Amino acid sequence: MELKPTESELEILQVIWKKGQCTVRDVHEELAKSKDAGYTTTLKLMQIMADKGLVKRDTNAKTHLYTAVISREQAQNTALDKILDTVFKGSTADLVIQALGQHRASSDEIDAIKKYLQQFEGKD
Amino acid sequence: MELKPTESELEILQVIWKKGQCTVRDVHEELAKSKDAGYTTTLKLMQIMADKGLVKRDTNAKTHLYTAVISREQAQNTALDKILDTVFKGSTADLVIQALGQHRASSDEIDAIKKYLQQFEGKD
DNA sequence: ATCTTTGTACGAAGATATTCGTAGAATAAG
DNA sequence: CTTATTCTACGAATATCTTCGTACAAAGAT
Repeated sequence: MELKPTESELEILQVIWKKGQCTVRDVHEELAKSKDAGYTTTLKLMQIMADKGLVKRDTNAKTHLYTAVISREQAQNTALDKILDTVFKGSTADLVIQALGQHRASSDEIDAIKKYLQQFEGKD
Repeated sequence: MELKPTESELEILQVIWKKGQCTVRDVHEELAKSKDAGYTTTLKLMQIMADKGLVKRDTNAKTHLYTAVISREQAQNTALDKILDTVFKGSTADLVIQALGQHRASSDEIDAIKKYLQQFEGKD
């Protein structure tokens, strides 16, 4: 089972993750804010995603309802695996440091990360 | 200037980043270890990359020499930006924590990260 | 000098992703 | 009932990425 969403599929998943169960129109109108694509384009993509198993579709009513099958976390891990492999030589530390260095995390974020790291205290 | 390498282009860049200046044959033989594609496929891709400005090509000798124009760091940041935007809702902290949680860093890596974080001490 | 190897150039096929038009069913409005 | 709106289905045109075959020039080997 291949679970790697394409670029456009990811845009759609973002909307579904954010809003939960969605109709095609829900997704399309959200996308329309930043992009302009035809309604049937979104429809087609969502149908393809249903075929691929990226989303589940409830076809009971006339207007179908879509929900995400793969979670944001899964997509995050897939994405991380990919870039670890392709640009970070597999080094999680490099990735983390690059992420922190380049994308200035807020103090709160830094704190959260420090806190998280404490669970590794005394393991070395 | 669009600097987002495709999947295959990244495989090639990985070799060039690792080895430095490369001929098509250098790259091809490295790729051949894990993959099997024809020599001319690699050639064509590298020619395209030269057109796009991803690599620079020295055509003085019969056998051309290629060097990376975009650095691994640039590619890392491009990749991070992209996944931050598409799956991490822009949250660097989420990304870091997910990366650490899922991809078990070694003690050395954890130490490196802690050390890195110390530079933010006293900023809050 | 001829044959073989090694290289680049390039067109085009194949694969995959994206976009949209049109058709027709179901519902809502007049 | 008739017309307009809203929806799904689906084929097909585009676009982009990947792969490879063929042509031909340069260099090396016999």
